[in-house]
Amino acid sequence: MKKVVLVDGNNLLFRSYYATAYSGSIMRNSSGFPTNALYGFTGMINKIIAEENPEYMVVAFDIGKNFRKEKFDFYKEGRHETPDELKMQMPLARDILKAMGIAYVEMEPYEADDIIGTISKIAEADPEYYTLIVSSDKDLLQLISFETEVKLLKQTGYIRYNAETFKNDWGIDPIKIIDLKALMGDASDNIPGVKGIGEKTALKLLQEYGSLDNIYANIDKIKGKNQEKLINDKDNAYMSYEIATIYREVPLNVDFESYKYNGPKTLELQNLFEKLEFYSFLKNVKTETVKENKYTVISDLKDLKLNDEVAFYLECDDINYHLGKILGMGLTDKDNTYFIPENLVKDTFGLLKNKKLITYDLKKSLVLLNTDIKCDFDLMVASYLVDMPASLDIAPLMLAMGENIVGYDEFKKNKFNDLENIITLKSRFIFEQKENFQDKLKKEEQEDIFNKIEMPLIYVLADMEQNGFKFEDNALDTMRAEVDAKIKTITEEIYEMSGEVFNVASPKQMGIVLFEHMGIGKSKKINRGYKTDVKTLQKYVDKHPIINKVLEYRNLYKLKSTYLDGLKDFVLSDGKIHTIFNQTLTRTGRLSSSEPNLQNIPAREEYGKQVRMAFVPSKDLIVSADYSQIELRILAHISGSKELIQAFVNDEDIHTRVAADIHGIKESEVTKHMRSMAKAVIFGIVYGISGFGLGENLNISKSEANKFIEKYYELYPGVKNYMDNIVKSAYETGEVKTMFGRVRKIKELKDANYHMRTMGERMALNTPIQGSSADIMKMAMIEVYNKIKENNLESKLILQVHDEIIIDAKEEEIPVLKTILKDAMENVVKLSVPLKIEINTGVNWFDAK
DNA sequence: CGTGTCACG
DNA sequence: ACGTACGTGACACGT
Repeated sequence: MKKVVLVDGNNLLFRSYYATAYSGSIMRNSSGFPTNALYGFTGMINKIIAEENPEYMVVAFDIGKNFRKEKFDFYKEGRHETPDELKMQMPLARDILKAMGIAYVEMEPYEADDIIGTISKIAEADPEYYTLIVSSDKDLLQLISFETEVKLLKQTGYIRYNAETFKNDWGIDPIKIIDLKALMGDASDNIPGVKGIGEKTALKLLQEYGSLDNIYANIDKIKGKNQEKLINDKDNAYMSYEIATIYREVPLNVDFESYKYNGPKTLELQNLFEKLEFYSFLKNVKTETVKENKYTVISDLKDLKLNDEVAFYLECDDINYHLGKILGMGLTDKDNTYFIPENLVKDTFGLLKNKKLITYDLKKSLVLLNTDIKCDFDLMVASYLVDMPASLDIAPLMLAMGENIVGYDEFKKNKFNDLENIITLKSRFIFEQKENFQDKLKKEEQEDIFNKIEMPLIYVLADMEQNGFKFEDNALDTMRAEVDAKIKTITEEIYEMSGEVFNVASPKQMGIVLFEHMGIGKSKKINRGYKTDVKTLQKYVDKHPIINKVLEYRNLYKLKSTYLDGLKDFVLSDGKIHTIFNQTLTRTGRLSSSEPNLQNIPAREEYGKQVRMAFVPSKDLIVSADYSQIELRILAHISGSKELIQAFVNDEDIHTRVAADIHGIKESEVTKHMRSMAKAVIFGIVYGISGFGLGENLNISKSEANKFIEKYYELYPGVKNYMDNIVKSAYETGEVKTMFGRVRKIKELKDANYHMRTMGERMALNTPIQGSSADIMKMAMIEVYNKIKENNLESKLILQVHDEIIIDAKEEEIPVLKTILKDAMENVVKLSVPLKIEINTGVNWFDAK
């Protein structure tokens, strides 16, 4: 017996679409194309193949006109129009099937049901076949016979019916599904049935009388209301019978040989999954011809013969390369791949001096090798700029390109088993992808950002990371003792005031204690409890003294856990903290810092700020240079707002200026309060403000906040104009760019969900500002780095905090450093407003403010 | 491992 | 009627 699996394709697509679409936000690939239905569809098809192992398989689709609809115009009336976002996916479902090597059939004006009915009928006539139908549509149950089963999909799982199990369950023959539909109708297809008769009654009647005909033949025996209903709707019942009957004579050329399932066309399927970004499926697509990974293990460098262009890949035994050591290296050129054991790595670079080098994560290699090597193509950075995977681990990118490889975490867990093979696969991948990504950079117009900013910046960041920031933990001893003591007393006080002992650090328990046990007001309920963040708690400050204690506890606890206790674990044997700057992570082009994050060391509050006292120079002094109002200056520049530009040109205090304008007074009359209100408005603008948001922030009503915003727009029409235009163009192109051409795709703008779209609009507003600022800072860093080198200074760049550069400085170099910093940072680009920096020096980071 | 909270620009 | 300011990373809790 040969198994034929017939799948209701439309049913699968609709199910998959609506399974996720209800939430409002549907899955898309990075170019914004909706993929949710296809994802579910593909998953189901895979599952069917895995579970059923079919010899023949056909997926049937509805297409074009529908003969039932032609005859009965009410059929499927009132159904929502198929959403465009689902329609768009339908042709792709066919493409996926083609690539999977699965036949599909569609024929106007028939529905998928009819096609399935026709094929199963033909299969039934041949004793060689038996058929399995897959759908969640109960209509298809009428096709069950001794040769045909139905796998009826449920929300989770399925029920598999054959003739016997169906009869046991339903008490009627499968073919009587038609009679059942005739009686009960189908709201979703707008089939009327007999009004007032539902599934229960219909089944009872059929179990008793066997068929629709027989019910009407015995209509006298049926009592009461049901008889009345049946008589009234007899015409409808027979009409419904006709509609519900699957037509099994569709004029198809049924050729089972063409339905044979022989497995996927791997390459096509890979390409398709890449396009759709179905990485999880991609993993399971085995490459057609498993590439032989031929490589030579080098034990003597004399055996190394290399062409001009070489990809290298260094593997390290810790994802944090400051803590790890080199495990070995892969080298690939156009002819060969080599494995270089760890002991030969350094010497190998002697031979690579005049080669054109390519790698993935150059910064890591620079740090690991602790030497300068010239390399002008980092695949990680290239991938980042074209919105492809760019994590510290190369595996996700390889996976995205259809090369299945073990992820770093697992690789490490396996004690780097198969090291030579894995490393060389990586170096070969890098070599093979270089041209591809060069093309992508060109197509996306990211070459300038790549060559002029990101590639040179790698050397700067590697140097900064290696320099590190000297950390004197002892400087925090007093503070630590103080904080520990305070936490202890406050904890006791909280226990006292609440009358119970609980985990003060648990937001869940805190919510229950404050809002249930103590009855301090009603906080907004969230997932698992009450909201207890600062803003919420501050509303209840006057209600009970415990609130201030909780706030103080939180403050100190954070200080203790993250900074006082946390930082010292990152100090290496040289007494320094070496962070990792993530160059390929943020969506705006900023850097981020981790292990530890040195970009969020306390700065705003006087007390917490003292943590910075532990950050000391390894030379003489800390020099800090920060841009003043860089984002607002950029806003002035790109919006072209005359008023804003003028304010900066005149070197006015921008917040005071705005406050004076809003209130129509002189700058000298602006109070502190007015200034801080204006500041909040201005920041709000940069973030894509709402009246509500600003109101919350300033503790004023929404309408008052709206007045502020309107007034601002009135005063600075150029800003308003920019905001409207950037959002409009973002909708048109699906992306925004910084002043220097860095792109960010914003797929949220194509989302069906209003909330997602407004979020996309705010990203569109903010990214050119935040991103341009990041670009400027990066260019300035490169400039400063080069100048320090040119002048043979001993002072070193050690940190960047978005608008601030920190230098570990030699005292006698400070005058020249100041000149370099000012010159580089203020003149790195020419805007229609001046760029301005402030420089401070001190014996530690706290002092340099 | 996701969520809540809070540190920074 | 709904939700409500951009971009990050670390820690603790609790499932």
